[in-house]
Amino acid sequence: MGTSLSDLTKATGLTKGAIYGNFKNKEELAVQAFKLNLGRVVSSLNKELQKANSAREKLLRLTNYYRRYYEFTQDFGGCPIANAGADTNHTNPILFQFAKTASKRLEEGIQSIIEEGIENGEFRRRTDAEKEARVFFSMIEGAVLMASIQDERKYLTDMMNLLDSHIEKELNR
Amino acid sequence: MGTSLSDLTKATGLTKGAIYGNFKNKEELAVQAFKLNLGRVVSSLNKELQKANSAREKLLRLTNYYRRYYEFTQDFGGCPIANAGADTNHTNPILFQFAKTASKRLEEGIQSIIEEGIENGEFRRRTDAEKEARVFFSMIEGAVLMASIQDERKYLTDMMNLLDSHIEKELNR
DNA sequence: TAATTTTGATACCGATCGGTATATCTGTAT
DNA sequence: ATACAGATATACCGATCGGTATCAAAATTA
Repeated sequence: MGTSLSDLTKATGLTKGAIYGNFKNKEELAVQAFKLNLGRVVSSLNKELQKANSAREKLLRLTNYYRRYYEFTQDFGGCPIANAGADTNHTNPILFQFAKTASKRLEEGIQSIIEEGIENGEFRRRTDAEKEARVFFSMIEGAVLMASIQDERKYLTDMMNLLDSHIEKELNR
Repeated sequence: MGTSLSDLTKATGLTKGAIYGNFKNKEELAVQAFKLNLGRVVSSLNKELQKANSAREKLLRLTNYYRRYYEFTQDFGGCPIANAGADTNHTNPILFQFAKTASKRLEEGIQSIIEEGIENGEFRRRTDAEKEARVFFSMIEGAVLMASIQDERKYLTDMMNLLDSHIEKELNR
């Protein structure tokens, strides 16, 4: 909503005709831009996670990924989920719904890793994977949000250090 | 930016004349609205903190405050800091600066409580108060953001439970 | 090469934007 | 009752909004 069509034509060098030949309207363009940026995040994250040989290593690679998240997302305007989630809560309901769903999916991805770790004996049996994933992801997004507000990377690095020690102390058995 | 003047006249019942008789322009109105909402949060939070007799109790009252934050802020449209912080990053620089400053001030408030706890022997001497406050506040804001995106209170309650146990385990000596 | 389809550029539309000048109203003090 | 002051309502401004119809230019196919 905060980006006008003249902003878009200036930034892209395209004309309105070119834009409306490829997108139904501005809202759909916003959704496609969101999907593009989200895809960049998710695919590069998955590439990292696939290198891991255990649930514990997956979580550590996850936190390590977010340590570099500040630089990574600066190229394309910050975290798509944090942006669309807070940014468009009442101004672009369709985009907000996509962000909400994507956010949930990432959280469920973390939950799956934790469940995998419980099943193969890496993590404690009594761990509440759902609750653990919920706070885990909230901590990540909180650090992402604060790093972008204060424009300081240490919000991310400090949080990831905390999460790492949380993995070793609270999850590992 | 996402709220037009006709939105404002509809919502308030006032006319443009009434609005521009009291505010210089829309941007200044947004800043005043932010300050009003932030003041509501800060004053009711301070009222809670003043009841405490120790640094530890202050932190526990802080987490308890945020347990009820979801209902509390729904009356006036969510957390002013999370909103203005993510919402207006590039659309309203003046408001964003206020949010950034307010956010820092809250974080420093937490830092002061931790430092107070270290000095009077409640918390461990080797605690890095600045770093501790940074992650503490990030965790709170992350839970606030996620609760608003997913529209579920448990992001707040689960995070506050975690913070409480963190206070007992990591800070208390 | 000719015909056809796809893509981009231009000009324009009505609607709405934030903002202002002016008139009208309301309350207070004299 | 009158005068004045502060606040609100009304009407209007130029600029910009998102979106579209039309036309030209490529690109593709035959």
